[in-house]
Amino acid sequence: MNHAKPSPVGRRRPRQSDIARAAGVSQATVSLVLRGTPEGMALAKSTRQSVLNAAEELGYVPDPVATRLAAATNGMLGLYTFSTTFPTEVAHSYYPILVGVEEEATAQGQDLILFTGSARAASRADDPAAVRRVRVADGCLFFGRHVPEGPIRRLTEDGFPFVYIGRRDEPGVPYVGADYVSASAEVVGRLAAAGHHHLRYLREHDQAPASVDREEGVLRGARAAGLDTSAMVVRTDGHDLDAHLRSWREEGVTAVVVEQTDTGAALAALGAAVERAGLRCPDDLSLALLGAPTGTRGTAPGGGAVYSGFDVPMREMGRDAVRLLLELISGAPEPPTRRLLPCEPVAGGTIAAPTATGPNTRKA
Amino acid sequence: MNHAKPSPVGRRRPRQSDIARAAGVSQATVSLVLRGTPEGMALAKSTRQSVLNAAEELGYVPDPVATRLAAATNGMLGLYTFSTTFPTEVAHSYYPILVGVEEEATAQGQDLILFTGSARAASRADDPAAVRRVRVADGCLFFGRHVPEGPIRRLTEDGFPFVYIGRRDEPGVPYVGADYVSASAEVVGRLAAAGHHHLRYLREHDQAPASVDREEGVLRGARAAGLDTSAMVVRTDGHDLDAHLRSWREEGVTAVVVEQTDTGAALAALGAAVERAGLRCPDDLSLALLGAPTGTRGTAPGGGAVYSGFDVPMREMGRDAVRLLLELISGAPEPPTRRLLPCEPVAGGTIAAPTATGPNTRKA
DNA sequence: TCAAGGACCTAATACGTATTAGTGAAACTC
DNA sequence: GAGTTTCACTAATACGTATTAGGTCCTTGA
Repeated sequence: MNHAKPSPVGRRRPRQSDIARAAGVSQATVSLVLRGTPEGMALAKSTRQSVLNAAEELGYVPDPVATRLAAATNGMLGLYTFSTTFPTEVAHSYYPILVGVEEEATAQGQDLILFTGSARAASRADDPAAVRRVRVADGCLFFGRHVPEGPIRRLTEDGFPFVYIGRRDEPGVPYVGADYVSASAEVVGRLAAAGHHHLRYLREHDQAPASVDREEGVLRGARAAGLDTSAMVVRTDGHDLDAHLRSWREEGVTAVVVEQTDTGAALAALGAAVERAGLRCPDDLSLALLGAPTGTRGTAPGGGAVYSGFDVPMREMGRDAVRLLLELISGAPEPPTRRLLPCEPVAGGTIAAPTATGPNTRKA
Repeated sequence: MNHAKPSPVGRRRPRQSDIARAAGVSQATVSLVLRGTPEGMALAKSTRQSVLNAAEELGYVPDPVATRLAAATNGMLGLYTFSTTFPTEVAHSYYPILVGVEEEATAQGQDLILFTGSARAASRADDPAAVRRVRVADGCLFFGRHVPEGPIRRLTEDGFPFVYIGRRDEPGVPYVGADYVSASAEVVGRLAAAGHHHLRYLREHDQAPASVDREEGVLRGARAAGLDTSAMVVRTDGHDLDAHLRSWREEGVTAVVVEQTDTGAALAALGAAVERAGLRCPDDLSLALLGAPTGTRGTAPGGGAVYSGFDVPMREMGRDAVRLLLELISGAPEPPTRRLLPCEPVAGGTIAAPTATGPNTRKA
């Protein structure tokens, strides 16, 4: 199809060679004028000027694709998610990340490539090509709970600049995450201070860092408050909550802590179960939510109360990730390249002192 | 920097020439096998197989940049706005467009380039390079109230596929817009049917198609209902509304129609003026809003009532625009390439029959 | 046996820019 | 005035893939 265009030269968009002809210099000179000369190389002012004039005259604009192929940069950052859906939906808890990334990219004059199509392809077949695609950009941001290690490792090996949004275990992978550990510990501390000594922590089955960190924080906070942590952590997919709730009540549990997931399913399931059990929150049971994105915090069952817990600064994570990525691209990252942002405690209305009625009074 | 890599061949990502060497064929053959042969060209099964094997072995993945440079497509669609801010903010009324575009792009396996950075650059200096940049993609979507004609015309001349989201006057420009004319006429008809015979239509000063169409619809609806349209249209920047409101009341105006703008400023200004004037809506004054994006409709001053009027199917416009763009890229657009989508009437709670109290009763 | 035709593949080139090695000329050095 | 610098620029090549115009060799048919 290339050769199908005999290119009526007047109608073609101008390239450097056109400028070169018009200014009576070589294409290389045009590139040097337009792109800037390397250290210590001189160009006559007159030459520079006539090239600039010709470029202006012809309405020249560099072709970003060619620019990129010739190993320069193209001012584009990629954004790739391993979730099946891209978080353009407002309801999606990852959405603030997108907002933050976009804000900072705009501020930095970078365009953004949303790898939505290839992400989808990758989810159907486990196609490494999909991830490899991000190389059109100068660098790429990744996020999502679950990450295929292979493609990422490959990018690392190739020296392709990227930043993960969320903490990662793999050594050497730059990331911007949230300090779930401290924040979770603080929440548990708050519960303990309110008088709760028997609590449960509800988490998902998988081993995503976001879950691991929250559990660690919960346990750390519990131990710091002198609580018994032996039966504290409960893994659930949300289907057995009614039974759980019943037994916890009998065991004297007065507070439940839940982790926020990207869909918010765990919390929703718990809320529903609490309502079914006819429990009032926080009167009969205190609840705490570990990490909703700022501003998307839901309200507790039965009342208009906002969930107590902490907020995750997703938007700021997005912004910071863009900054870090640009530093990596420019080759001089300001350390650290693995960053954890503090989370904002939220007082909310779902934590209260345990009441003296019902099984809650039982001590043991 | 290109030549700085003596390429320790093991560590470089494989290209077609590597496969060629491994399979004992030429690079061209590799391309033919991988990309598919043109009509009527044959390849030995054994050759094909060994190329495929080698490709698999080496973990080959085509370089999207080179692919694009070689004049093929790259599965990327651009999204460019002429607004100064990209509508990632939920509050932004254009936001649903972004959602729609993203949805459909994902569904069609296309990646999305948000030209946020270059858009910003363009707003600072009127840089044609910024728009030209969209050519990295196979095609591009544009939107925004105000459009520099030059760059767009240039793209048309170059035969670059693009679709405008919103109606355009320029002949030949493909677009997906909303049928503001019919929808606006319907709203005025509704007001007339409720007994309003003196109304005002508030619009902005500029001549964006979105405003022009609404005005045409308002006038058409008014004439169909036999209303006097002579003083109906009022252009305002929102600063003189208090005075306007007062005189309208004296003239017996019982209803005001406002157009929705991307920021919602006009509506907000009117709402504030109505409150300052101590008027109740719809008791003292009926209000109608022409075209908020679905689901973002605000509530009227003083009460929880939703504005009456119509909704703009922005999300669907986004989706349809992606479809149209893909048709254009494939070269066989299903006509028409200029499309208007119907708007959804919204009953709302800000239209009521004019009351018999106050100046409203005056007939003339 | 020779030409015609087909099957299968390769050489060459294009896409548009970036970069480096090098060239010719002028200016300077001693 | 031969050697050295400096200046100002160009030739050549690389980036990785797509495409087309042939080129070989092998069958066929007459």
